[in-house]
Amino acid sequence: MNREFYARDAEIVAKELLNCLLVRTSEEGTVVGRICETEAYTQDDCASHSFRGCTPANHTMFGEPGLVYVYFTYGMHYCANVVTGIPGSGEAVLIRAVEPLEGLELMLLRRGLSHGTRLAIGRTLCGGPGRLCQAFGIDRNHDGTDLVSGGPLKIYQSTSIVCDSDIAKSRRIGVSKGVDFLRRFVVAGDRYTSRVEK
DNA sequence: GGAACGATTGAT
DNA sequence: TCAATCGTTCCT
Repeated sequence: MNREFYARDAEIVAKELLNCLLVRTSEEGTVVGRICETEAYTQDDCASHSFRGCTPANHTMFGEPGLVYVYFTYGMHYCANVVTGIPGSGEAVLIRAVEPLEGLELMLLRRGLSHGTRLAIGRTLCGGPGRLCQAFGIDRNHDGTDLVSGGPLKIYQSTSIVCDSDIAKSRRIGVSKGVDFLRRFVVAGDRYTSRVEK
């Protein structure tokens, strides 16, 4: 995916990221997942980290489109975003869930789940932004890394683009402000989303 | 310097 | 439904 793909409105990118492949390489191995749930955040949105301007913690969000913005929350979880829009616009797409495709052993190991746990291959492995980051070994060291110019994280175009009628929109999860915006996008009926859409 | 608060998760 | 857990932000 080139930089022009990311240099568009967060809502557009959030929808087009559905069914794209998220790939994480490391010395431990490679893990791949199919993105099935995203959320859009813009600077004029009171629920967005960028709403109150650029700070040391969120400055990646104001950088080049195609950068990875990783934040730490609730004292124990990381969440990964893709920066979108023109540089400085302060918008991003939160990647909330993927279908685990490759490197399941490594994901289970990183998540602290036993190998035999068949149940873990459902939404509990990568369904949710914190779980996804843990399974993919993503932390604050990845904040500011570039998806476009090479690095441990990459996103590849899906073979099957999700048509608009197959995208379900809903309220975003876990936000206390901007609750009425329909800026959460999931592949309709997908089994691997963080929860069933309302 | 201190307090309040999370774009969450897992256990009860 | 609720505790865990700590960096960031904002107020004094």
